[in-house]
Amino acid sequence: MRISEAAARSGLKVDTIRYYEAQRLVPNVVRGSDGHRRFSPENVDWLTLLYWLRETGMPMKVMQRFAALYAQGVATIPDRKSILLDHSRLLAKRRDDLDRCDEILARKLEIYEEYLR
Amino acid sequence: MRISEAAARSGLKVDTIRYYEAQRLVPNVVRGSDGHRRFSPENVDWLTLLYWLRETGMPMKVMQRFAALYAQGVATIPDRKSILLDHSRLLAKRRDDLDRCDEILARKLEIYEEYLR
DNA sequence: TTCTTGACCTGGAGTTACTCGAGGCCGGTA
DNA sequence: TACCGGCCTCGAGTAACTCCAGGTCAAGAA
Repeated sequence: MRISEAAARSGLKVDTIRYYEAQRLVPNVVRGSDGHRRFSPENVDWLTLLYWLRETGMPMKVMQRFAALYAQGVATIPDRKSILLDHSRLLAKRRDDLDRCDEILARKLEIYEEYLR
Repeated sequence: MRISEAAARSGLKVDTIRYYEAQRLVPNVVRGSDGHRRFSPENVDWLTLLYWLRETGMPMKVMQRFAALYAQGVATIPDRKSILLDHSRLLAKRRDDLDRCDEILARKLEIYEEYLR
């Protein structure tokens, strides 16, 4: 499929996909005879994963390492696993941050209510 | 107190505090006779709030508007309240994103396990 | 057939929110 | 008196996009 459809399916923007490819985050993107990119379903799954990793705060450098491992095949699965486990710990930390911020907002809003009475 | 202590208490870095002040995000910062910034406890509370808002994804522009309202006193509390309520909805969205990403990681890790068997 | 439209291409500039480095002042200590 | 650490400003650098200019090409309208 074409880049616009890959964007619609993965959640990434067209520009971001091109940027990611330039950063070597997306292996195996082929071109049609017109020079346009063609994305396989596997490409799109990969882009979708990148979308969620980035959306939840994985830095580019880590994604680059992750992509390089992915490009090397199944032998790198243990390394990839440890990257994802690390990220999963980051998610837990983010959730704590959200909770902490929620508390602070709740306190702040309550103080506002007092002023509004 | 001095900027380093304000940084330690708020969670922001020294550089970030200076940057925020330059962006008019921090009203009423006074200077001592040495030209150095002095932060009141109220300043630090404000910085702490900024820290959490930013950490959880509030854009600078919104923080600027929020700070401008804060500088104008209690009459702006309804507007400030609505900014915080909006942000609280953003937090909910982020939490959903984390959950979604968690699911995706879990699936991915399970597939890895199959390869490792 | 010619013209327009729309999706795609590349390369490069612009944006956001910091982050760091250079160079300088000042009060306290060895 | 010489050095040190903490503060200052200004300006450049960074991460991760995001947008724009200028160009190609295929398909449909006039």
